[in-house]
Amino acid sequence: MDAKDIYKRHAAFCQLMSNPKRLEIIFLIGKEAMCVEEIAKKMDVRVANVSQHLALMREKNVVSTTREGTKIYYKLTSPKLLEACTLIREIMLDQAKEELAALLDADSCQ
Amino acid sequence: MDAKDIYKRHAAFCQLMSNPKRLEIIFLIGKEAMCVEEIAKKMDVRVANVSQHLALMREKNVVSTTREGTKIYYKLTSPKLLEACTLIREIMLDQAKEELAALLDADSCQ
DNA sequence: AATCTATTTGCATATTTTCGAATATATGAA
DNA sequence: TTCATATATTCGAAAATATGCAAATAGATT
Repeated sequence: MDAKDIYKRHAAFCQLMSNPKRLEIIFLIGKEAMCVEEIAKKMDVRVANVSQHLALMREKNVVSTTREGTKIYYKLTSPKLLEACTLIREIMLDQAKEELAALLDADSCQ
Repeated sequence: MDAKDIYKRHAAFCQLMSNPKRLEIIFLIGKEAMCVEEIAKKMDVRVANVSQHLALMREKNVVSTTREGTKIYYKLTSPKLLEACTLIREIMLDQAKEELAALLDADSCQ
């Protein structure tokens, strides 16, 4: 294994999380499995598009499926993935909050 | 703020982490500030290229700089960012370990 | 001015994202 | 069984983004 392989692997995983729609999907199916149409409806995005994003995540073992009749339910393969996404989301929320506070501060100095 | 803005922001941050060179930079300057040339040398990558990656991270407030003479030192703006990267890295290492174990297991069954 | 360090520009290439249309797969009705 | 329907995936093409290089430029120091 090349010394830089771990960075490549890490990057490949982050690449999956680097799309707003995929993130929305991750948080949607993080708690309970959901079928493609349901995901598409909640997100207001075309089924084909959701399916394409799910295919990418399936390839990389980030989501797994179970079939029930004509429907295919997707869920995250590991709770750790949700944990990681949640941690980053919190950093983002904190950051947004700080920015807002900075704005308000600047405002009060006028 | 659009309800999906948080996903966009989250995705933009992950996008920064979705490149092996940028990740290597993040871990290099996570502990102590380092100048561009030094980073380039450690990574065995052209200075111009490192500078380009740093510019992206500067724009998004992921790194900050201090000048010392002709040198410009870069460091992460927040320890939380390193924390997040470290968490994901650990997930990646665990995963790699599991894959290796699975391979060895399969081997012993022959 | 000459040098060291870093950034930017202009370009070529590669990758990602999305779409509409076509295709596949399972179910239930006739 | 065969057909129609519901659900999901794949294909081919267009547009948008990302990446990396060499060369040019900028800024600080001696």
